[in-house]
Amino acid sequence: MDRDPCCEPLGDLLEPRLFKALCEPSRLTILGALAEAGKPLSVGDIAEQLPIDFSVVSRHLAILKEAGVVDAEKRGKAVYYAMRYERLADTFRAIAGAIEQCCPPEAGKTNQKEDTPHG
Amino acid sequence: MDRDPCCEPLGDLLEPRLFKALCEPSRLTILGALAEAGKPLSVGDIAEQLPIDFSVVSRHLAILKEAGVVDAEKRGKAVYYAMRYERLADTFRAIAGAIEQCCPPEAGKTNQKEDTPHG
DNA sequence: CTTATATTTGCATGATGACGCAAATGAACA
DNA sequence: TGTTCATTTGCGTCATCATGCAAATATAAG
Repeated sequence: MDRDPCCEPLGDLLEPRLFKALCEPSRLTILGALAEAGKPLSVGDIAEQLPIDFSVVSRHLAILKEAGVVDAEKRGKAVYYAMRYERLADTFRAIAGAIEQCCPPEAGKTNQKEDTPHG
Repeated sequence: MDRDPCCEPLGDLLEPRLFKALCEPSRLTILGALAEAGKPLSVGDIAEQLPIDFSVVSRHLAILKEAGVVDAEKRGKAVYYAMRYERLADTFRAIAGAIEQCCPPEAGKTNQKEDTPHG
């Protein structure tokens, strides 16, 4: 008795890795720099406008890359990281859809036979 | 020269608190239980189907509540927590929109005068 | 008012993670 | 090949956090 299996897609979409990548202020700052630039930036480019060591920036970017938030491309000596706009937008929109699919606030009434227990 | 200020809304939407709340596997499990139930659950309801202490569940729910992910309502001795479907869906959709607004992959070409540095 | 039930909070502990520095790796260039 | 520049990785440290247990708080019932 688990109601309709309408919440399954939500469980698949709610991956800790993505949120873990985005829960760190420094990483969000890095992402902001990437977004504001509007073009790929190297580790050094980003590090020189932040108060943290470039080794740390490198690690943060690796985490963002693992989470599918940014893309890495090596050109010459430098590695250029770029924000994956489309993928990110798609992911968040999919999560939004899955949440609504799981239990729409309006039509949700139909599912709640017992509603909430009354004290 | 920071390009158009099209990334500002994204910066406001990317709050660490929301992602921090969702980056913990235990919290996602709790959220999953809430979503699957389709109705408010008490701390005890959730704790009895998880391998963690109810004090921990209580703490997790407090974090989720602070992040605006769930709602709390006290009824009798118990506190019932409910998922905020609409708010969550709206938030994620807004983030998706802000990302596209910030730099659409297609129309984005127009913004990139220098494009990417060529090694 | 005392008891029973449900949740929250204080506290200690072990694990995870961010950070800086230094060393190692990789790539262009003389 | 050796040098230089950019990034990554090893390591130690400090902070944050998840967890369980026990005590405190809150509410319903006798």
